[in-house]
Amino acid sequence: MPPPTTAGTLPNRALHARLLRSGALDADPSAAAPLAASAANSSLPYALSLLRAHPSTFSYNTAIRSLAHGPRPHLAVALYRSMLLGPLSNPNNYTYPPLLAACARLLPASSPTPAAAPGTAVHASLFRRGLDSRDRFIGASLLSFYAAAGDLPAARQVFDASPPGQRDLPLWNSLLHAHLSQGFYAHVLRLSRQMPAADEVTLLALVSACSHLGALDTGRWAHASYARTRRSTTRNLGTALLNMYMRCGDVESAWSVFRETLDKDVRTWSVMIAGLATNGLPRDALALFAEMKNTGVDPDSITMTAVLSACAHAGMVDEGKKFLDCMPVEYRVQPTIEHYGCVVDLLGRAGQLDEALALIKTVPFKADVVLWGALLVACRVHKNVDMGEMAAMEILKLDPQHAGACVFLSNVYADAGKWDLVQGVRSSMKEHKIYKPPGSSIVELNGVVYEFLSGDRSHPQSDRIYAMLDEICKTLSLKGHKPSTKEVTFDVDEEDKEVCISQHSEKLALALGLISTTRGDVIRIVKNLRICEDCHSVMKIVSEVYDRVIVVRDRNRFHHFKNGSCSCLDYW
DNA sequence: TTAGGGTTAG
Repeated sequence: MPPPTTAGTLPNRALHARLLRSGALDADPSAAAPLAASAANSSLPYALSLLRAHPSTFSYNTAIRSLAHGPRPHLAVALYRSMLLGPLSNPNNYTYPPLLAACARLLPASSPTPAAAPGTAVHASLFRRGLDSRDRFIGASLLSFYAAAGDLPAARQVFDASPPGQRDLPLWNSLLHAHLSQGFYAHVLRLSRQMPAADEVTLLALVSACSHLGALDTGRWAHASYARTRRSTTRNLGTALLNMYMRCGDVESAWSVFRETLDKDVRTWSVMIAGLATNGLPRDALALFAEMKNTGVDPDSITMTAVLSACAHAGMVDEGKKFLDCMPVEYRVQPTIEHYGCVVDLLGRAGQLDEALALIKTVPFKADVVLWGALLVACRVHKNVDMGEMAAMEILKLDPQHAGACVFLSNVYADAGKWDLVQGVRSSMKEHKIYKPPGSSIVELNGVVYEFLSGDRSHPQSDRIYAMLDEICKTLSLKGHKPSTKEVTFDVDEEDKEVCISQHSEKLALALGLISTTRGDVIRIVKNLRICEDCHSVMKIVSEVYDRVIVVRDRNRFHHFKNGSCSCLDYW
């Protein structure tokens, strides 16, 4: 019998004694399983001695499972090792799914591959036993583990190695999620088309991929196909759908999903509030926040970020500051550095740069790149060169690779004609291999996604697109628009600079959009970088002259161009 | 014999 234990909470000794007295443990050692499982997390030495006295594969598996979902998952791996030592407890196909889940939980949240060692060792171990492709549960667990480790090729390999008969819906969904979590959104769309069936989990991944891509038509199609088969929208799918509509700039559809989603939780509300704030409807966002409080849902940290961002977008400086001050008491949400970032943005937009700087200096955290970055944007918009230079320097101290700060400095120096300093920034960027990713824009027309780079001529209708651009230019000059080439010096890449500003990717996307739509239509463009000043003013004029609503999602926010003005109120 | 895999939104 196992020695008495001294550590941890007390195991169920009464049960243990009963099992021993009745001889149940001798007749069937797996009778120890419930006891081993419950003891594993409270007193592992006790569980271990119990398992050693009455070894069975079943009991070990049960205890490993219990540890895998407990507070110290690494102990599941330890128990597995001791399981391998006993002759009467050989692992079987039930051993590995919980064990691999434990390995996935051991991975640090942020860093990918390196910490994958225990999981790959487990993979090797089950490979040696010939168990790796026999069982669909093991396959799915392995795939999920590699996905969690950020090793997409390995995840893919597990899928490819699994016999087609084992590729059931959960395995496919694991594969989708693996691509989603690594940012391969177009692959998610492609894979989902190859799937023999789809369920809610599939649609969640698909809709989420559409949000990232801004692929509204595909997202709508997914929504419609779901609506055909189900009665009501579940909370999770509803939240994912309205996030998708918001991130595609379709506020109306987001509202209708929001209304029909029953049983809304804090995430549902937060997504809606944040979406309204970033889509140029900050006052609606704040009104919705008030409604949320009335329904008794408590805001969390994310909700407060959305609320503060709404204040910033609405220029409601005093309200924003008040929310920041009262949130720990009134909403029991402790302000984080993100919240301070929103308020720096709020002050910066309002032109209160000194106060924004003062706030950065008093935040109870070490100021980060985001905080200084918010100030940098404000300095750029309000043309405060000295403070902007200081902010850029602070950013480069924290992140010497920060392209935005380099570009800002180079631009400031170029404006001032300090070419030696410009050269200095440029060569330092070259030395550190800092580059601005090439600008690209996506426009989705009739369900087909087109991508443009700057100066792109790869589109089959390229001639018509450039003819349209010419026409736009003529219209603009009639309207008195002068191209703002100021930001050309922002371009880091020499080649980029030579590409005329009139061929920026978002302008090409716009031209194709104009050719393919008629008056009153909506043109939706997704840009990977921040929209440049010239493109921004061109979009405004085009929205009026050609009578289109143009929705541009850039790196940070939405621009809804309509009747000659933009929802961002020219601050971005 | 008993038990095991996928889940999304800010």
